[in-house]
Amino acid sequence: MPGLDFDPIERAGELWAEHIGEASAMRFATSVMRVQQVLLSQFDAVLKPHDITFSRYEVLRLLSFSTSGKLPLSKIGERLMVHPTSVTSLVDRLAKQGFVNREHDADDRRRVLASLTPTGKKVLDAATDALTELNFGLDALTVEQQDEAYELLKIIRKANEDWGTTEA
Amino acid sequence: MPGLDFDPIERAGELWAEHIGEASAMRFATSVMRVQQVLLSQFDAVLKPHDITFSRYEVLRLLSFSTSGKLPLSKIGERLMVHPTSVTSLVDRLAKQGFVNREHDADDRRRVLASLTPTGKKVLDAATDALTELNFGLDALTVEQQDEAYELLKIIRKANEDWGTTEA
DNA sequence: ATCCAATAGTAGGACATCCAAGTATTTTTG
DNA sequence: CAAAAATACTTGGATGTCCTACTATTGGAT
Repeated sequence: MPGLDFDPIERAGELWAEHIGEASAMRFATSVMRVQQVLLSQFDAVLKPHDITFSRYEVLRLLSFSTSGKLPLSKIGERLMVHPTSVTSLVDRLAKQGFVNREHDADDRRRVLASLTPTGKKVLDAATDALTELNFGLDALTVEQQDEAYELLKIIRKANEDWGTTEA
Repeated sequence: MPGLDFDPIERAGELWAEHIGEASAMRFATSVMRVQQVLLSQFDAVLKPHDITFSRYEVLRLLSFSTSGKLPLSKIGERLMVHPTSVTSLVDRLAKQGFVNREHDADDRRRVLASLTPTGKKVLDAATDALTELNFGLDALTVEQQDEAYELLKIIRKANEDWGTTEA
């Protein structure tokens, strides 16, 4: 039987420690990857009845939070930390679904502004309810633990520029 | 100017708190997504000269940790928490690159066993050195913070079955 | 004023991921 | 023992992501 007789994640940490001495970084990085997989999988499953993925949900959510109701695609990509081509793809799909409108910015005709349609707003609200009911799959953690983990992750995000872009 | 005048991530948390009361879960989930994006982006950049992605690196690493040196594809998918079709795709690419061998299991001809080639082992070691030098992009966190975050994330993974599969 | 650089978005291609469906093999069951 | 169920993997299709151009528009520099 070629089955594994150990936990490879823990074991990997040990091997790293023996050979390199960077067990904690490796363990942590691997954990982030796995938790992201778990969460994203849950989110997409919950959102599937609403015909959106978590990526597209994030676009809708971002639009709903903007004061003017409209955002240029570049801002969306900046906020969600995704490539400009990904934003084009996401907004295209959302537009085809009738969840967002696309219009050229009169002040800068290079720009394309996306905004929620009434239908998109309804989908967003329903999707948000679904995610809230799921509690984002985080019942295993207390609110205090969630906040604690959030603060730790925030340090990494800060160290990687995912933060101070509020000026633009 | 359609620019944002607030931090949408923090602001999102506030709105959630006002309307729903689940700010911590939403904030945490969003943070996990962003940190994963940041880390994965760094990893792939560092691994690019070695002609592998982080996904393929994880396959190589897993194989190197197995006692027999061989793992059926199903075990790989189970450990890395990816779909069987993803494993097929990854191992196919690694095989084309000459980094892994594929062979049918004599005991159970449904199974396909993957194992590292000498070349694959070299690539794995070089890639590991590169990731170690990067310190997994986690210089912003102390070792204690990394361990602390790891323990919190572990709770989520445990609650989602990414753990007790050691029996198989 | 006019060329040139920077910016915004899009098109095409590669990779990874999932799902649904299909094949092959093994195990279970009646 | 034969049919049904379970398991292991692959194929084809859809999404999302990134990268490398490429177009259009704007802003700066001489």
